[in-house]
Amino acid sequence: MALSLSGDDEEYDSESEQQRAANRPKPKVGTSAAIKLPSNRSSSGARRRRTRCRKCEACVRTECGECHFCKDMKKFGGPGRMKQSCIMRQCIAPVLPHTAVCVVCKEAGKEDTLEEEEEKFNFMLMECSICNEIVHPNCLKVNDASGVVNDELPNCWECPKCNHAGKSGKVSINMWFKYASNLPGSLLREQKSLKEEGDASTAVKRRPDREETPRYRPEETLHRQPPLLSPSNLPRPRPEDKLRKKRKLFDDDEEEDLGVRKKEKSDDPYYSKLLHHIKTEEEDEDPYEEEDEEGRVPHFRGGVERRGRFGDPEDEADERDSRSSLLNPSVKTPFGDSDQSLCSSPQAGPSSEGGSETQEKGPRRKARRKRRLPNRELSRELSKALNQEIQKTEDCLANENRQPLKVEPQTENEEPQRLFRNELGDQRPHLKNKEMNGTPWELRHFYPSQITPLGFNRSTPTNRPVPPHSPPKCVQMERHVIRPPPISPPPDRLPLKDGKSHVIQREVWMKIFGYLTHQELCVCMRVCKTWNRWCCDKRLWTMIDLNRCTSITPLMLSGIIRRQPGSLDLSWTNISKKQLGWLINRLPGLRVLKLSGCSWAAVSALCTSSCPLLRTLDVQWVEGLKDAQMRDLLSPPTDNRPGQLDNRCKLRNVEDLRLAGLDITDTSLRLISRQMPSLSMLDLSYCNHINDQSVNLLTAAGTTTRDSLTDINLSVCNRVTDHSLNFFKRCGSICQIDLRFCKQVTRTACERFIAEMSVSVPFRLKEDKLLQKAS
DNA sequence: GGCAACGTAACT
DNA sequence: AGTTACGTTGCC
Repeated sequence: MALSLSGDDEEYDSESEQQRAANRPKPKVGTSAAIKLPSNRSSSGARRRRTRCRKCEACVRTECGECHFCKDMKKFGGPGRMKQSCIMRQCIAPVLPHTAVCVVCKEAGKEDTLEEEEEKFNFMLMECSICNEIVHPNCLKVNDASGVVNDELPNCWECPKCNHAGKSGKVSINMWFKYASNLPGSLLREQKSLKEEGDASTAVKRRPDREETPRYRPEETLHRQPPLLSPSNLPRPRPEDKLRKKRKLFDDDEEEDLGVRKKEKSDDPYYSKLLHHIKTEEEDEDPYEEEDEEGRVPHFRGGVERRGRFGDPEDEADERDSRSSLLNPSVKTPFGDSDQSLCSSPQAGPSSEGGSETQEKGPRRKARRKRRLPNRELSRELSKALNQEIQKTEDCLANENRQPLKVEPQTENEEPQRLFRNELGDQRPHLKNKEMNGTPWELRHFYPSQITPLGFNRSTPTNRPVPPHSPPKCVQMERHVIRPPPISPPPDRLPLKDGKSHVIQREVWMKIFGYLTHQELCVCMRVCKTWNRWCCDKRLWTMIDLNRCTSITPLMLSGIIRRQPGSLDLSWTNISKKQLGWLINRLPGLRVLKLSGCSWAAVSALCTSSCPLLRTLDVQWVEGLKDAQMRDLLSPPTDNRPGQLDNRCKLRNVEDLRLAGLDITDTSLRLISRQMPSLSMLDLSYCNHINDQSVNLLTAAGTTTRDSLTDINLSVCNRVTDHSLNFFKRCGSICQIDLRFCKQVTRTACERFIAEMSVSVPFRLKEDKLLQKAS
């Protein structure tokens, strides 16, 4: 029952030339040619089509009915031409078809008949990702069967022949991108980016100023800090080297990355000591695990190895975690770990029914596992995330305005991005020489200390990272699924080597973890599967800060989704519209979103999404965000599907809006005053078009802002004069008025305001022209 | 490089 | 026989 190997591949070529219809792809060269290659072809065979595992969360889901591919389906009223599966149903672990047989013995996989793990491996079908041959490892007559098992894809390896021949598996790797690597958070990309980031340790050295901030940092406190910028906070240009690190996110050249990674893997004596006796859940030690083929020690975990279905899932995550932390200490999120989905999902299965975990241990002895494609990690994480996330998202979106997965292609919004794409060293030449909001670019970036009123919940303007050439493949992402979390809850106690459980309960650990920084958490995530899961608890990640993270990768996105933060800081990143839209739709509980310094092209994703719970929106210094864009932001969701009748302002629940540095005028303020009834804190600093009339609008009778505003920042608004203070007297709830560095506001006027208000509300001058309610 | 389209493998 | 959807193609 061999795969239908019609053997007509040769015919195809000739035939295809003749039969090709105009504007149509060659009829048969593609898959069929590939698939129909005789299976006895000794090498360079065609890769076999894989099929659904039917077990993974994606496979068992129903079609979303909303994605691009669903809409194409006849059942959803489409033409049915695309013939693609629902993007929410992209199989996590596609398996070899049942018809697949060993190229040598012509028999199917026989692992089910065996007990012994190693034997299972020897008798299961393995498809070489390079030559595409499918064999039973046992049927190979190679003594040193040093095939390299691909942990991410069931029944996939680099066969000993290819491995010995030193062939590159890249082509094959790319081929199954579709299965795993395109998933948000793909390690392939991450590695790439890491590579491009350069050596992590170097990066750390390069950026000593990026101190990690303590976790559980009360975000609100932070952004409410007084507007004093320490010298270290002064905006500064990024180091040239960083600027060069625009990533090509999706290159597949990961080998070197691995090399880098391996070098980076530090043997942290502290942690290994601390953890040396902690047993991982699933497995025993594997001496082979300790070294990769180059004899390098994979990472510090030493004996603390575990393996999931396709091997040790955590470690790569961890590596990534540590890496991302190392690379960007300010990033308190590992994101690396994030994707545990591919194979770790309890059900997501390696192909041949039962191959799963067993597949691992056996193979490993014979075929050393080399972490060529750590996507498995991603997948596993995704798997975890999916259940919760999708469910939540869907539940939430069901009640709100649900967006189709596919974000509409950018149109006019693309333009700004393109502008960024033309340079290496200087990311935004157009900005350099251009004024933004009337403030010279230089001024925005190099504030003389005397006139640096910034602060007060303001992200320091800095060079905006260059968006990736083409925004990271969110479209591709759409084809992939954030996989659901495993069904089994995390264990309550840590399993130890001796079979017992650690005395400390999970919740106690959680409290301890609560004292760790995100960076430290990432280290902990390397310890074992249990810790990995525990450390991903969203309570530990209520705020994820990617501020100034040069490149937002799919891996990060999946990591974010997995953690479901309430607060997300993407300021001064190169996040794209698609990425942001994708994120927002999957973070239904998001309360704080910081996008300062991002491009409008990206921020415009908010126009098509609904963030019902969003309380804080920071869009300061968003280039291109003017009145027209504000209108788009504040108008009802552009979701015209049936049932989407909510025509309320998308940001209606926002209480804290940060618009510093924008070229907005009264037009926007009028909208704000009407559409944002909950607005309490408004940052309009550095808005040079704001004037007394603007304040008048905000505080006019009949507006909601009049009563809701408690805190307004008008610092460095040079058109605001003393007169504005009179308007503020109408505000019933006002507690703080920041008029610092407003040239036309006098201290005398402030004192007069205090005097006049003293009857009802005592105010004081906290600083020059910074009025604060006294009590 | 992204995407629509399609042949046909794989499955029901 | 009918349906689903993988993997490839060529156009843009």
